[in-house]
Amino acid sequence: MVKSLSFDKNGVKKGAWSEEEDDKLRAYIQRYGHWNWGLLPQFAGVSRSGKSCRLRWMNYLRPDIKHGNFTKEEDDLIVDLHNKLGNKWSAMAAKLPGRSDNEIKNRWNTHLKKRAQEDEPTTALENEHDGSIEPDQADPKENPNLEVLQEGENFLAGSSGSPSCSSGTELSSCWMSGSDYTVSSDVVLQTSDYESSGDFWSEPFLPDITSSIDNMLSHSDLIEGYMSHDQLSCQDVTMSDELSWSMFDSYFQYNNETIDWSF
DNA sequence: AATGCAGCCAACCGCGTCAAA
DNA sequence: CTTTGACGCGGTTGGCTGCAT
Repeated sequence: MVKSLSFDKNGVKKGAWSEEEDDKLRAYIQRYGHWNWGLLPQFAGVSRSGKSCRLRWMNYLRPDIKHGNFTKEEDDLIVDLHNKLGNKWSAMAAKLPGRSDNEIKNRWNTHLKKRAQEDEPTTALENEHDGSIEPDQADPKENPNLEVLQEGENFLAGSSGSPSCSSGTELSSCWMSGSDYTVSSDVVLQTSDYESSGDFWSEPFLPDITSSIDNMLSHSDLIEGYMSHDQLSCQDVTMSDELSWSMFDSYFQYNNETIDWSF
């Protein structure tokens, strides 16, 4: 059911997630939020790419995620939404609280596609694009489905005001904004330790960065990088409480320094 | 009991989008 | 305007599971 464990050339673990990894990731995100998926694996202490962490969280570890069988109502809704939206899995997930886009996609491909084809054999013929809606058809009067599509898109775009987010995509932003874990994009890692060797999603992992005081030095490199390159000022850091400050606290405690915040 | 096969689903991959520099 | 980084999305794959033979 899950891919066997392997490592890529950068030492990034791939394949099935262990319970320990799940625990680490869950604990970290529940405590600090996911302020940067690219860096999160290092701080959470898991040997995974940021992309893999994000996927694992969105599809499996989120506290609001539902596991188990789909109800008939959910199935019906998926079929209905697919008729209206096409393969817009994330938009469909927005309408199905507790279900990830991946789950819905799998559900459709393994169960509902066949059922839908049997129920409505003419639908596929009527719509060359498998139910999806081309932007060129963007006239609600001409295409009633578009209203639903737009509704879904509006839902996604305008949901930030609502605390109840259902899709993986939305939850991501909710965790960012709702938890106030926002980091200025000015925050750029400057130390060579953190230089990218390519696509950040598959960047090499720095092992056990949070597990020992030695590793706190790596944090300190990071912090010094922040502070010494005019990449970051206190004002720029809007991530709240524990995330940044515990990191900073630890750093300064370790170095027995006092902080001059008057810069 | 052993083997083959299809179904299922977690995870991977590549590309697109968006914002910031 | 271009480049770069961060992230999200949808398609695809790998391999486990359960059922049939």
